[in-house]
Amino acid sequence: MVRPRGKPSLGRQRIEIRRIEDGERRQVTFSKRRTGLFKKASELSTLCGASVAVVAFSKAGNVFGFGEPSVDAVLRHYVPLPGDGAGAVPAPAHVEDSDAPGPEELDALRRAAEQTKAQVAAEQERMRDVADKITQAMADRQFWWEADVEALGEAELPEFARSLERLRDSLLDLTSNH
Amino acid sequence: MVRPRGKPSLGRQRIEIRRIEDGERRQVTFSKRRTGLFKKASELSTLCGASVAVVAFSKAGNVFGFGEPSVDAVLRHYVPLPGDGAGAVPAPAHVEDSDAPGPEELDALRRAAEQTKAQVAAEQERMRDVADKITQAMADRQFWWEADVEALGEAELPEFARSLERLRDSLLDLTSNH
DNA sequence: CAGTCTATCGTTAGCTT
DNA sequence: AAAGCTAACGATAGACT
Repeated sequence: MVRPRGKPSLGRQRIEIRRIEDGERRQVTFSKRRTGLFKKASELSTLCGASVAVVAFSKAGNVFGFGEPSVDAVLRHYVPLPGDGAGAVPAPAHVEDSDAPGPEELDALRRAAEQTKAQVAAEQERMRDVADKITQAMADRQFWWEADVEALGEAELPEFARSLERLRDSLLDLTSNH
Repeated sequence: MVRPRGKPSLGRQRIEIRRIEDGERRQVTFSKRRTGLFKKASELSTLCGASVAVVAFSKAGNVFGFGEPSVDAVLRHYVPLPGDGAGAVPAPAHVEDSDAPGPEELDALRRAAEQTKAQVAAEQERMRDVADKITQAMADRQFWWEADVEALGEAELPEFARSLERLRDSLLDLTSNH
């Protein structure tokens, strides 16, 4: 398709940092920049091994959050936990325990389970995308799920294999649908 | 001031998004990127009229926060029940409250779905990037999960491994709960 | 250790599909 | 409306102060 010599895209234009009045453009910008902000947070976490949490409320009332290892985990170290019987407690801000299950951490994990369930659905969809590419790449090969799973290592295999079965089902469902 | 001919500054160099081992560089990067992250959050807030909060814990144990209108204000809105300290997904169980019937609580629950969706979407983008490399690495391998480490790249592999771990854990949690 | 400088890399505004 | 495109803009790695 030939691009008529009129507008080869002006590229990014400078904008002033003040409220965008146009509701549509504001929504698009919110979406794009929110993604960028989360990415930056992720990179900061990865590069520096830091715990980072970002929470954003759009004017529409939607809430978006990103956290490493999770929003909850990070906020628990920040929030003084008011109303916990005692008065306001200065934030302890201990940081290095990401895997030390405390009493409150345990509670957080329980609620995290609920969140995880919701995540599974999306996660499977994501894997479907990967599976699609895999299928294409292995068009003339043995199906990967029929492989000798013991080659993986016997220790963590059983659980992992079950996960793979799930993926297989997803894949089969996908391939039989077109 | 004369600049000796040797090094007119190489300018910004590309770096991989993986933990910076050099402690000194890591600290400098944390400082710089934290500033940048806060600026991005500020711009998002101004441009889109959104409430944004960012909290970052450095490995050194220092806490940094940015919030519009303030970190506490945003977090108070994010955390439905201050006493309970409930996070993104409030426990379905009944919680006694002294003054509020809790339309916010219900609101938070509804928003939780959107939040999770956004978080997964962020990971999905990274996943897609990794998926391409995996597909290629798989080309002459029997099993995709045994993809050659060298071919994958040291940066992509841990990312992929973590994705798989999350998936596995998610699936295990799901299957053991029904 | 925070601020400056510069070349370069990454992000994104405005369009299009 | 979500995704892709392009070019300009903004962020920042590395070196220095």
